[in-house]
Amino acid sequence: MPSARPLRRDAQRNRELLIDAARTAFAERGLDVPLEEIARRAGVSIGTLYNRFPHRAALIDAVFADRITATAALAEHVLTMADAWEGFVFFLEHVCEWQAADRGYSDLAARHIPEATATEEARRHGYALMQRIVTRAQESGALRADITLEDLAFVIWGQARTVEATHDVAPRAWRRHLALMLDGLRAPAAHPLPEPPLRPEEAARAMRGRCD
Amino acid sequence: MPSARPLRRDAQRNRELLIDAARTAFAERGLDVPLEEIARRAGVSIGTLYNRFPHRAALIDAVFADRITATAALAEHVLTMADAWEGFVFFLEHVCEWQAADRGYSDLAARHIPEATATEEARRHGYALMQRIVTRAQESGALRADITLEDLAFVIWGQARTVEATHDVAPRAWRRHLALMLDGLRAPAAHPLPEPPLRPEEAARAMRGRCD
DNA sequence: CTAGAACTTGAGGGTGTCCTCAAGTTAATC
DNA sequence: GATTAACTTGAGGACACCCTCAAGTTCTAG
Repeated sequence: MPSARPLRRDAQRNRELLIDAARTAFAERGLDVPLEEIARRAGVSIGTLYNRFPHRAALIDAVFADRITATAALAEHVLTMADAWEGFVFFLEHVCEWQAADRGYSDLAARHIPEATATEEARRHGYALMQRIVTRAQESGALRADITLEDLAFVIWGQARTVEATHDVAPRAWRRHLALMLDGLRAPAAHPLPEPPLRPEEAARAMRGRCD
Repeated sequence: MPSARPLRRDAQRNRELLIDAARTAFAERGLDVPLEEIARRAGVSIGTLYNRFPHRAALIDAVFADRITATAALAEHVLTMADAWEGFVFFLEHVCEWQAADRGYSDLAARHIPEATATEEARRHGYALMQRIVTRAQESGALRADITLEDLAFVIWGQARTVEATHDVAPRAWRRHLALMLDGLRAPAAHPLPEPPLRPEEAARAMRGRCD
């Protein structure tokens, strides 16, 4: 839906400068980077930032909506791969790689931003596809049968922490942690789990808790 | 080492009130809780807090040094258990339980606080014991041979994130994540790991990065 | 009981971030 | 080129947290 009035040329230009600046700032310093730093990097005043994006979530939406859509596209691609387990691993590896390359993306994995509507919409779509990746890998017999989509949230949260901690010191270290985790997710490794899985709305509330 | 002069009675009392207040405040809100909140909970002024504890790390030290010593004691106990793998699991479960019960303890797992000298000293001792727990479990054949003490840091960092996220929503959910992780740590589950382990000083730097 | 050292207090200065708005500037239109 | 709506600007108020210090209070030793 193109907005009622198009932006004036200079405003449009500033909007793009801001999105570029926000992209790199979020990537380097996470979603909590000061908005004034984004304005400075874009070479505009803080007032202009607020003119274009009334709140942080609007900026996050502008930067990340397509990133999350790309994650969904990755998921779609994975569903076409011949080996379901390989697809499952391929998907997790790529998501973690993106986490490692972009601290903002990594933050998004652990937080809902309710006002970032396009991002959240894309996320919802991505979850549906991830559910299919999980189910397919389970049906193939390679992924343990007792885990759920919500359990993947654990994996991704934990992975995000490892990525953050080791990013500057050993940028590829997360691969080792992921490999350990994957060994625990293989069907032959499965021992009975001590707790029932999170219900979907519990997982949602867990993310909403850290919402902003 | 008793200090040169003992504190005046009222000062001693305030010191204890502050430690008690800090203990619960750290537990509920983590190590970054505002110092003014601790003073308020203790019923003393912010000035008094600074008189007793010149910086946050001194307060952390007063609250957590014995907590970390208790962790080391747990480790010692585990080394006397008959089954090395059971001991390894027992240790991790208890550490995670403490993480779940105390957000400050959980923060400490991911951060060095160089000025908190007693805490850091106790930590160092704890690490040495953990190394023995790992080695013993590996020698028993139950724990995969290719992991190191530093890899446990991944496990504990990731676990901390899960504990935080699910604490209010499903306080026992972390047990499920830990169980998945443990299944990846059993020797029969092992597939070759893609990266070399962190060197100890890399792990130390990873923690120093998030230091304060 | 008194003197003085030890202690407490909270107002206030410093910093960093958020967000607003009145005044000035610029692009689009005729 | 003039008009006006759209836009930019940055100073500044609000807030939260840090930490200090001069003035007032309380403990303790003699």
